[in-house]
Amino acid sequence: MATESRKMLVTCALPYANGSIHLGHMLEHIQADIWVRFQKLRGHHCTFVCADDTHGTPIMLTAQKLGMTPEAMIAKVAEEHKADFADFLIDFDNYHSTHSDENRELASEIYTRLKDNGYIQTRTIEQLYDPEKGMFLPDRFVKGTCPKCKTEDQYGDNCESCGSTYSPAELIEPKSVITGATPVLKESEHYFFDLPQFKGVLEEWTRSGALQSEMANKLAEWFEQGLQQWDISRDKPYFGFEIPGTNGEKFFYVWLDAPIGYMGSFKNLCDRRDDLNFDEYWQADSNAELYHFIGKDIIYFHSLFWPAMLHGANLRKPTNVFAHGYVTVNGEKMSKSRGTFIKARTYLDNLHPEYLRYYYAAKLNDRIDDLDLNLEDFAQRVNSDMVGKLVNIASRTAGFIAKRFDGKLAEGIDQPELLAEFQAAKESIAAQYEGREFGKAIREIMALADKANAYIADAAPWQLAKQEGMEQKTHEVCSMGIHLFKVLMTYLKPVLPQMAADVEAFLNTELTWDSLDTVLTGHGINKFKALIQRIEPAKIDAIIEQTKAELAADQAVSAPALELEHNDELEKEPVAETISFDEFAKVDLRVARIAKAEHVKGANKLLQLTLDLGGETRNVFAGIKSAYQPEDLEGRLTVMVANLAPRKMKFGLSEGMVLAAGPGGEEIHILSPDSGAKPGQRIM
RNA sequence: GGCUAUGUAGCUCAGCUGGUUAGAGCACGGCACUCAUAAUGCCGGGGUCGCAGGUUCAAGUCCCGCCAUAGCCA
Repeated sequence: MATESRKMLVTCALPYANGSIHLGHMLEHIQADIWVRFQKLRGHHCTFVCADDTHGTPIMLTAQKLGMTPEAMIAKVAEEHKADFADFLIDFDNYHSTHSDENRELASEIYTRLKDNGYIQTRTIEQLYDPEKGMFLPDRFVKGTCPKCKTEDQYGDNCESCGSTYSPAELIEPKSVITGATPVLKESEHYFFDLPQFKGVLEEWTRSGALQSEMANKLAEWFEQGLQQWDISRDKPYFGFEIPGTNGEKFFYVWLDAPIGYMGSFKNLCDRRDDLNFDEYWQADSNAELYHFIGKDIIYFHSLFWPAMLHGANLRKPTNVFAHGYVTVNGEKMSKSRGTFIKARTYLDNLHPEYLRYYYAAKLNDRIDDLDLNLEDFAQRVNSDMVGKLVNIASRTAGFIAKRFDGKLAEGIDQPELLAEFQAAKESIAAQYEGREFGKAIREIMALADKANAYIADAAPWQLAKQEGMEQKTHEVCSMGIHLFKVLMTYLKPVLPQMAADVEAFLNTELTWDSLDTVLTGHGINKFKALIQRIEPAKIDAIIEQTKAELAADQAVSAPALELEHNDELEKEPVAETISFDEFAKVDLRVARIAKAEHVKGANKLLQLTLDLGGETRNVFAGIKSAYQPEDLEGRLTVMVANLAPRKMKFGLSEGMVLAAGPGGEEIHILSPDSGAKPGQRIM
């Protein structure tokens, strides 16, 4: 690698653990993932981390509504988020949580440093308080009539009708969104981060980096308006981290510990990796580069609070913050009722992730413009570019190589100057990727693909093949096509990692930036298989319909949203053949109380259970030793098959069986009836 | 309301510091080809560059106003 290897740390904004990942999130993650994969392809030491943002009032209240603890809820959401990103081929080095020990320690440490350095102040403020719920209400949790235009049912911070802004206390007839109670004003001491002290530092930081011009404009505007102190505390009850020294009364506002989550996730990774040193990346004089990919809605937090916090805590500031716009669908804001508020999972249920990766890449630039996902254009563009142009190059030449030339590429190159032109594009394409002008990179790559197809049409190997003595020429033309394809796929590897891997298997070689100049003369390749299918328009309709159906289901169930687990259990073991009721009724399931549970001498897997069926007892040997201790079972109610034929075992007679789920080992889960069931009751 | 962006062919977008008859891809029409996932190649039609003023020898490109869209106002 000609360029020097850089140390880089890249983050995406942390998705809030209050909902599902949708195609808006995916724009950012795909953008960052392409950039990171490009950096890695070029040989740089680039680390990519993210995490779920898990704190705050909305999470606390949603968990309550679902009847779960916040911890249980965010754990469930984290699994869903991770699966969504993994299936979109987002290659995080680590995906962590802000609700972690690392983050708690770092948040406390940074807060303490800020306090010691004189950047934290306290002052008493008045806020609306819900007397029924016993908590202070964030602005969005108060609704009432707009004091200016008298429109009813407006949020506590601004009016959607007339656009005026106000404080929730100014609302006419305010109501708590949570309980409907009339909130009262109540005083509380709050902690503030003294942002104005950082004006000079921030202005300098703004000028130092190559910040996007739109962002620089926005910052200049904010500087002109004057910086304000930032309220970083919230009163209990609050799901988050306690502020040290407040006896559990005060918590960090979620936006305080969220960006620190970048550090927490990285710290968590460093503890598992020998090649990463946490301090090397974060201390004030760090040589490593730090980049945050964010949406334009959170520029304020990342360009003012975050660098100021870091600086005030004697840490390094970000090298750059890359903001992008929003995703619109068919030219309009994503809308649930139009079926365009598309979840990542809904998309994945119907279409391959690389279609979207390609389309986003083809339209991304380095600016903050919104990006329109026009579904018709999406299908046409992807089909035309990926299948018609790109894959077609391999598809139309590979057959000759396989059938006529024993799967081996020629010893010579038909047009070295054309191949050289393709290879020479690497500088320009690399510069486009580096500068996040993915659209320009894609355009350049596709222009080359057009050139490759024109070359093949011009050379017409299908005609050469019919002519005497033109075997070698035919061979070289087709090999040339394969080489051009190889170069193009190398350029596209950051965007299409799965397809690139398939092409690597096909070409029997690894696609690297360094191997762009390598010519595979006499090289054996494998049989060509279709790399990707065209998008069927019906699939897009299915996504819209599914999205609408999800909305309807959400509304029907109202409170707890219908959320499917989306695991692969049904694939591993499909549902068995249908049986009649009579057949089912032959199985006599009974509630049983585990009266006694004990180890079996000489048995590796078995526990001996004495089951109480309400007077009568049964002796059962159950293979659950790997998952349960006898003392944990005694007294529990469970479910047994009571009319199973007794079976003689090495250790005695087993008179039935208890039911359990799971693959085995520690993953065995015996059933429990809901409370109230009595031993001996039949289960139907 | 204030501020910041955006507004270029049916669709999605390029057009750098103002300079010859405004470009690309897709879609559309014609022709050619048949190796290829009905893919590809060649040719072609199509735009008063949101609207209205101004600066300039010259403006899509700079300035002012208006309209529309998106976002920010901590």
